[in-house]
Amino acid sequence: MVTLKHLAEQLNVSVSTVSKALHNSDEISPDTIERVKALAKFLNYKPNKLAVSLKSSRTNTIGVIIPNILNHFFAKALYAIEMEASKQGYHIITCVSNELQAKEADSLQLLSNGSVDGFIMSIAEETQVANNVDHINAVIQQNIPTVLFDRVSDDINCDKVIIDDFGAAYEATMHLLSEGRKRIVLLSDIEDLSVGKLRTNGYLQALKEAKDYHQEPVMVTIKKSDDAEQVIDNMFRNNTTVDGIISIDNTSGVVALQKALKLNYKIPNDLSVIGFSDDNVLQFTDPKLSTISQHTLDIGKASVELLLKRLNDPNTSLKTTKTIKTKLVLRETTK
Amino acid sequence: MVTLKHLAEQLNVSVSTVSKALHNSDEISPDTIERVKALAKFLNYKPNKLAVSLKSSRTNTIGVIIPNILNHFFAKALYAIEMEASKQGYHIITCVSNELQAKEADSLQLLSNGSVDGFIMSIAEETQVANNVDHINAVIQQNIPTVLFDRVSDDINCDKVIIDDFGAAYEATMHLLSEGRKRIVLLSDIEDLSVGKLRTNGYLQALKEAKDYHQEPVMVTIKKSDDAEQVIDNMFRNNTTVDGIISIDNTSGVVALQKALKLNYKIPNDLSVIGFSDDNVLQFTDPKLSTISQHTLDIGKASVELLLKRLNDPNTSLKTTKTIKTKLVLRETTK
DNA sequence: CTGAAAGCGCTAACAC
DNA sequence: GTGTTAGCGCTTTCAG
Repeated sequence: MVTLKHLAEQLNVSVSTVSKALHNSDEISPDTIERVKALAKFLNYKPNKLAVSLKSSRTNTIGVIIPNILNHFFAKALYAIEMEASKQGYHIITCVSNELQAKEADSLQLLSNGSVDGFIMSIAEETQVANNVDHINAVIQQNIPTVLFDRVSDDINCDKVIIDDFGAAYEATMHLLSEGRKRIVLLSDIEDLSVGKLRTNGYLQALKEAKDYHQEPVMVTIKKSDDAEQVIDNMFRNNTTVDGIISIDNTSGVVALQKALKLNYKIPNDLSVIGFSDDNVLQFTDPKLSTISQHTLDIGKASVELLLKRLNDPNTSLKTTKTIKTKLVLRETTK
Repeated sequence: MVTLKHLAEQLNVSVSTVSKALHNSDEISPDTIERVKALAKFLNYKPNKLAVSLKSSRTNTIGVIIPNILNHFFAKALYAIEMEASKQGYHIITCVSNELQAKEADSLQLLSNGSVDGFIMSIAEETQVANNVDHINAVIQQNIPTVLFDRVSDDINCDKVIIDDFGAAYEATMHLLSEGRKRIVLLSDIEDLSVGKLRTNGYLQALKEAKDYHQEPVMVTIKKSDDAEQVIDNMFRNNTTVDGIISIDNTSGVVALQKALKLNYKIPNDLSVIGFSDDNVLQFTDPKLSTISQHTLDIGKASVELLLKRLNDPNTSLKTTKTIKTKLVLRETTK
């Protein structure tokens, strides 16, 4: 690795002269600047990031901790975060908590010693279930800027990026009601997550407000240990008159749609389906699934923006929560 | 941030004593060790990674550069890499090249200045098409250990992890032939990638060897700009007698399956389909797609192992190429 | 216009 | 058993 010292020796000048020259300091003669730069280029000199960071206490690196990268939502958010960060001259260090609190705490711990300037994270399921967020508050108390997205907690005081989960599910349910649906089932494999609860409440509220809807709400939950397809099969068996399905997670809407087709439901005549899936699954469904679009790219982008704002201006103590608008996209599985 | 200096001052000892104590040096009295550790724990002392790395020239960080994180194969590989790296005490810095050579070169450039101990990467499409791998060879010449996985190049001399692409496609095609299929179409959206070419050759070779197969091979390629569903629709229209499909990419097999069902093909009686998809799509298909399993987790794990081996023993100049076995998993779309 | 020196936080050879 | 010193590569004040 070629260092300032090497350049200095070759050119018979001091290290500090080289450093200044490379930064176009006007203390240095144009001639010297030129010579230094030429040699630097020739030897492919690159400043040692570690040394620069150590000196400046700025790493230009963001720690990103996500629960599960195989979940397309998080993969897409990560994609957006990486894009925006890279555009702003930042790198990202990625850790996957695998929904485990211990892994999450570990990663936080390991990176909060000068490795990153700040964190962008979404809370692990285990952490949300136990609602034990001390490890997250610990880094915030160390004044390491942190942005939470999607899965957040009221017990953490920091910048946040969320969607209007309640409203999105409410709107989708309202749409099904407006189609005249009489038996609307909610499907969820994220029952114990904050976003799952909010979406469920949106569904419940919509049903409650509907004057001419007299059924009890039906919420079918899929546990980690369950076979989703089996659960959904059972749902159809137990709810023979179902005419509307709202899935509040990534995948169950698609599975339900496939099962319904297999069971010869005419869609959307007999049955409407709305999912929370990303549009990447659309190529796998026919008819095309109607979905609530979460604008995942915007979520990632906004997270980076919020973090960088905080990094550049750490004093503003007021934390902001940014809500990204969702959009109900009606395709072929709704009337 | 609490440093060795802080601890030293509090305890009225020198910085080096503190450092040694924390490393259990037997130069230090048990008593002092205890006092130091107690205070360190109390103040939540964490060694500054940057300083340690600068000193030791070891970052314990791996740079991972993948073409596209929204591609499930790469997401899964990244997952495996993160898992294994983290198990071995390494962090990963992730960069996404977005299939662009410039972005790939940038990332390599930016991280090859002490930020990472080595690279694990899969080559961007643009890079493979142009077959311009100078930027990759540049880091290898700087003696930064690098492991290539999946998309590799003969023009790069480094450790590699691949699957037997040729053999996998060959085996799958052979299976279709053994079912007595007479018109086998190959579907691909990765025509210009090394792996795409190898898989295509496997298909061609199998057909060539089949004595009682007299059709010309039919290879349908889906370009970036194409609408995959449209192309596949056309394929069915133009090949009315198709009775076998092998998809050599992630998704086109699933799309073809859905289209075939829509067109009332009886599967697997009229038509067999084999895909290269990961099993995450299985929940979206019914009947379940038969696939070539790439053992993506093993690929990621092996990449990390190879890299760490090289890091711990940089002198062994012989580069190894590890081939991960694939497996043809017959499910419901084959006889 | 250029250089010497200090220091970011840490480690380790070498004193005492 | 403990402390001093030098140095990893860089930036930056301060002297010259």
